[in-house]
Amino acid sequence: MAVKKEPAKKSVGKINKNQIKVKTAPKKEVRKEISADDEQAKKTAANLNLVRGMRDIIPPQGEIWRRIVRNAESIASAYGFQYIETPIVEALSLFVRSVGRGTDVVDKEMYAFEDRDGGKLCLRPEATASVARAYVMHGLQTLPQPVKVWYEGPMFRYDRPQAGRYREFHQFGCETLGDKSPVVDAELICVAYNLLNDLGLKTIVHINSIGTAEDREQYVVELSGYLRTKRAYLCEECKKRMSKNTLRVLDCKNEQCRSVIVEAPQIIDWLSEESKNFFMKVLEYLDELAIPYVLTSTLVRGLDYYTHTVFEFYPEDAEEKSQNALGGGGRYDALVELLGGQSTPAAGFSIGLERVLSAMTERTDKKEMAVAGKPKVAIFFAQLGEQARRRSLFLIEELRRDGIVVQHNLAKSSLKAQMEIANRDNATHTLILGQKEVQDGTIILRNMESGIQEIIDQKKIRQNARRLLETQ
RNA sequence: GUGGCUAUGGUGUAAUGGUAACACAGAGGUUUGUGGUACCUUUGUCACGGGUUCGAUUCCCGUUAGUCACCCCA
Repeated sequence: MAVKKEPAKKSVGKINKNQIKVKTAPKKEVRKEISADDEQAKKTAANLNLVRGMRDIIPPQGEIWRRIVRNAESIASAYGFQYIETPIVEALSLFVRSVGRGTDVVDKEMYAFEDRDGGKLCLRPEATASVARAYVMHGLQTLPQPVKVWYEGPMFRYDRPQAGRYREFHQFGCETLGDKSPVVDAELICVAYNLLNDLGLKTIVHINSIGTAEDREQYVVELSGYLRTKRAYLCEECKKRMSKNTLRVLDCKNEQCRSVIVEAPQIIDWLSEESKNFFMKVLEYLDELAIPYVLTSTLVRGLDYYTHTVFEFYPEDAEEKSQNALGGGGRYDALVELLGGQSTPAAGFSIGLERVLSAMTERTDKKEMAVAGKPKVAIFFAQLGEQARRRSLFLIEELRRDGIVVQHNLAKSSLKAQMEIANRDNATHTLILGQKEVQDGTIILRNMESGIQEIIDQKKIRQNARRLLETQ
């Protein structure tokens, strides 16, 4: 023992000396700066603020957050989707080309900025365009088709924040590229539906078809013809939209506009036979999968690249808040070609993690959340006295190496304080190592529910621990 | 981007033109061998800046942030 102690002490001494040297070295001037900084710090500390529209995800919600992502990940890979990661920063032009000028996402919500050499960049507002870009750039059309990928990460839109809408938000999404079958659409909806369902969110799918570009051209002519006759009844916004992005008039929530829209020609009636058949197939498959959906003829979505199937996910209840679309997606058969690749059919969806999280927490009370967020502790390790503390380090490491997780707080010295923690964290058992046990080579195992304690040999901790974990 | 509302400790809430009360949570303790009870101590320049006032957390203005509706979407 004595031999062990000495070198340890020496090295500690050395470190201290060095630290002192570093600390005393700065003299008057630096000190002034520091104290000025202190005053500044005092002022700014009160002012600590997140950048607008950004937010922290902290425990216990962080645990739920991770669970959402893990859940999504495991479902996606069960369906054969593989992970893809693309940069958060992209060329501005990528989204202008794909998402489209005239869409709100591009026109007013871009988190755009200039590089040092004046290159026009932006933080990605969504991931589909990036995935399509990666597909083209890396020649993924040479892989066995379809290419199925999933992604997860932050997206940015410079919009005015409110509940459920942040400037930095996170999406989980899946994309299937290189397959034009309507089964693909159904499968994607199914994946999203399942992963929401698994999190306890009863979801309903709003679905529509906007056909091909040609279908739409015809329909838009028809629609604007109709709208022109009702122009007087439309709101100002819609009048603007008529020329800019006619389809979006269908989305308007204004009551007057609604009454006009109800009478408007429906896009479904203007689809080609082929497009209609495609859509019917998708719906048949959804029926087969027993996924509840509502045909929503006014659903058009705000990104230009969509063709054929478009859909959004809503919680089954709660109509009141408007920021409650949990996710959405659709088919985008023309996007890859638009970005310079071969003509490649594709479809995808994305889920808003913040929306999912808030939908989940709305449905669980705080106590449940706290429990859900707490680390699951089966065994707590308590120690008493310096010798026991030292021995604990060794024993805990040994357990951990064996895959047995024990919670502890070796910084505490009173047994009482440690028992309180064990209790607070819902430990079912506590291992107690005191002076006496160190000497005897034993340890106390306490059942926290019954209060029954047994003294066991330190060598048998692992066996006992494993037995406990198995019976959990 | 447009309009409305709000801003008190970690959280949820009080009161007041003379510097703040309560509950819960956190930390420490009630003589370092035992938890779920009890008690004590402790945790705030009342978002920031300016104005009115002898005096402002309280009234007014601005900023910032949040929130609701719109816009749009995740």
